[in-house]
Amino acid sequence: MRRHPEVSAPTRPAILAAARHLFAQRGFAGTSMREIAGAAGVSKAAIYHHFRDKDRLYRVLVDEAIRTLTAAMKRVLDDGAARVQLARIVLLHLQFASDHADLLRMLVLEQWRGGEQRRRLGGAIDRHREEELAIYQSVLERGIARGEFKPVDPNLSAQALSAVIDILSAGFLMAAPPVPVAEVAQNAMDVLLNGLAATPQPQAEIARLLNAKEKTA
Amino acid sequence: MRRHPEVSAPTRPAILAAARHLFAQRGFAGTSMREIAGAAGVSKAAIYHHFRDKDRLYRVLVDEAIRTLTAAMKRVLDDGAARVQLARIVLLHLQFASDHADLLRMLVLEQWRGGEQRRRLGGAIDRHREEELAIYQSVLERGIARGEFKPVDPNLSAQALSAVIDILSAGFLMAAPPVPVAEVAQNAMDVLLNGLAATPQPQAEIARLLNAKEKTA
DNA sequence: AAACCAACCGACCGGACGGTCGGTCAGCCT
DNA sequence: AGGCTGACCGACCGTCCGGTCGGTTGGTTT
Repeated sequence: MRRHPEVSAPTRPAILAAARHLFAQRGFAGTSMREIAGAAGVSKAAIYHHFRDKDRLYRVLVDEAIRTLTAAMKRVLDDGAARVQLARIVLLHLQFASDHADLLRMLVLEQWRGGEQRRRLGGAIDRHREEELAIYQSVLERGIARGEFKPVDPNLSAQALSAVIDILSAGFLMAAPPVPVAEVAQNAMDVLLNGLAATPQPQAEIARLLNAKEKTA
Repeated sequence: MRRHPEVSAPTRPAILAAARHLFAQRGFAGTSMREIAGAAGVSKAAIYHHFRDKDRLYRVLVDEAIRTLTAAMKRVLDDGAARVQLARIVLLHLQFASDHADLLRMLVLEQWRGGEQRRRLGGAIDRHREEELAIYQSVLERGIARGEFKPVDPNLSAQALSAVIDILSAGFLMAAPPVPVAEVAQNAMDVLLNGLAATPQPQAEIARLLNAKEKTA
């Protein structure tokens, strides 16, 4: 047993929780091992007893985030309508964001790091990203094949989709006045499925809009 | 004059350029003043001659990014159709992303920092964010008022909109195989305006989709 | 009871950090 | 000619970083 048998805080989980929060808040480089140790209520050496080094600790957390999220996502895919899959993905992400805000924030922060360091610790992120995009793409393709969705470009739309969901999820769910999940989901699905336009805009019209004035530089 | 009158690299701009790139690549905490000095080809003291401290240097760059972007955005608003405004905003952001990738990356990275440090250096970010959202919202409201857009929630949709545009812009425009701006813009506008669904999905149906299975935790 | 071990701590290390300081030197002003 | 100033450098400062090391302690094994 432990010297002080505090049932409430076994060391390893305490370290992970503190690190998760601090990494999410200040980023990898901005968080020191001392701070983590302090927040976890243990000595710095205790961290090194449980984790080889800072990179390893970080990677464990990133892996945790990835596993948790992808596991939930894969549970969504074996169903009929693509619209249902889409709705579930949106909901899942929003729920995930409010339940595991720190994990998601770490994931997004990590995505935005320079490629050089992104590869150094855990190229797992890139694999996860590809996996996620593949899922979106497959849902889109499925929807198109089943005639539920229009024949948009599945690749490009998957990226846009992941963008909406990522930021919808993490970005402003942790904003000062928290927005109710259901409301956000409803709105997002409405725009996603039905679009903004009151009347359908043909491709030619869209092209015309974009070419109207190109002098943006 | 300078001791070595190198016309090609006046010191201050060289410092700014180096810092811009490194901050965008490695983040604020992950970038050292020595690295910046090295990349700019000057001594560290030269940086402190031009900028009070690290925070100040960073803030100058963030302000530059904000000014550049918002100035361009405001040039877009005085026109008729909301669809045109929307198209221009999308295009503008995509162009901005490919022209000033580092600036945009800094902006996004900064947005994701913990509130504590976000306020410490340049609460300007939050003001910028609000400004940007206000612009989106006003475009949406205008479109709704003119009957171009359906009566979606302007507030929620503005946030989703900014998400798409942010990540569309920065996220994968700097990805390994660069996607052509025109193609991305066309796709994004199509989904935005017309939505994914092959046939219109009434609100009740969307609500049904979302409530179909809520066991996502 | 002796040996062992996981779990942890306090003290410490070399190096890198942000920042400062004294000095140098070219070009202007008088 | 001589003083002044903006621009810059090399050396340096105290601090904090990631990481190591030599204990100590309580529980388990033999």
